[in-house]
Amino acid sequence: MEKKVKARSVPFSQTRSRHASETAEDYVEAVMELVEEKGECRVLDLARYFNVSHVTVSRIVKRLQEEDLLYSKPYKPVELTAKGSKLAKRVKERHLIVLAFLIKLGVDKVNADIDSEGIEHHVGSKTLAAMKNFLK
Amino acid sequence: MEKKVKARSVPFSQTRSRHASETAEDYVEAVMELVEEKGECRVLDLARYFNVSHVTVSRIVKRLQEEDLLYSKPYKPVELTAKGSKLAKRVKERHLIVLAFLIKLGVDKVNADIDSEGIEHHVGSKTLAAMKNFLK
DNA sequence: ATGTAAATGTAGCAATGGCTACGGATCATG
DNA sequence: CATGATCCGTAGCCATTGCTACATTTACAT
Repeated sequence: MEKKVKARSVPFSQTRSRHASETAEDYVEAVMELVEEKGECRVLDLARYFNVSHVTVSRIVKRLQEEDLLYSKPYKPVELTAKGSKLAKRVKERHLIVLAFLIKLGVDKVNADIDSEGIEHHVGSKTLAAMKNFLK
Repeated sequence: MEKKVKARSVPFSQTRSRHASETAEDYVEAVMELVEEKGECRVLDLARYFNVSHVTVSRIVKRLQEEDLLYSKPYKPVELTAKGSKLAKRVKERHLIVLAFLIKLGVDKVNADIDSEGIEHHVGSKTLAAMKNFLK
């Protein structure tokens, strides 16, 4: 027999690093949103936003500081760095396009909200362009 | 000020358990595909398919056996249980719809392949219905 | 100014998914 | 039936993301 096994299209999609990037995207987007809404973003705001404990948030915030996406001093609000702000804007724009796309496709607002949050991380530039085009 | 922080739309989207479900979906789908292609599915087939080590595969296979999705005796091929087979069929159908949808949207085959694999896990029933409708 | 409540940090555990290294099982093939 | 190649399991490491319990800091009210 000896049929060769076809490898996946995304060989580098090692689950762990992929997930870490998604977390980074979610967090910078959330920080941007919370700063816009409340003027500042605290660890507990993020904890409530993601429905996780403050411990989980503070560990992730620490990691994202090492990646130069966030900035914060102990017991102080969390802020975006220039790099984080740039990423957040890209992520938010993509998120809004996916959301608008799903709604135009006929998905109700509630489900479009839910699904767009999961889908956004997997929309490449070509797919995003196709969605933008559909919106016109 | 005391503005309340709006929780996410999917409060239960605890990242870890969500990822575990995605892994289950990916694995049952892969097993079904490999059995169709080669007649049987070995641990190493899955390792090549996902580009991970056989160790990672065998640990995940063990977990999915405990969840009654897969079945296998040591050093023997991996098979789908009835439950796993049912899930695999659902997942594959959804995957094919998402793929066809992206292609009809104007995304090239290569990118549609890549993105559909990431997107499929986040397509709820309402979004899937909207995609099916678009395909008609 | 002091004390208490709320916010944040730290310690330490579990589950999941990566890995390498090593050893045991299985299977062709001579 | 022996033996080497291939397949698979186990041990044990790390990173990420959950958690509870406890310690510390900050901020506010009296």
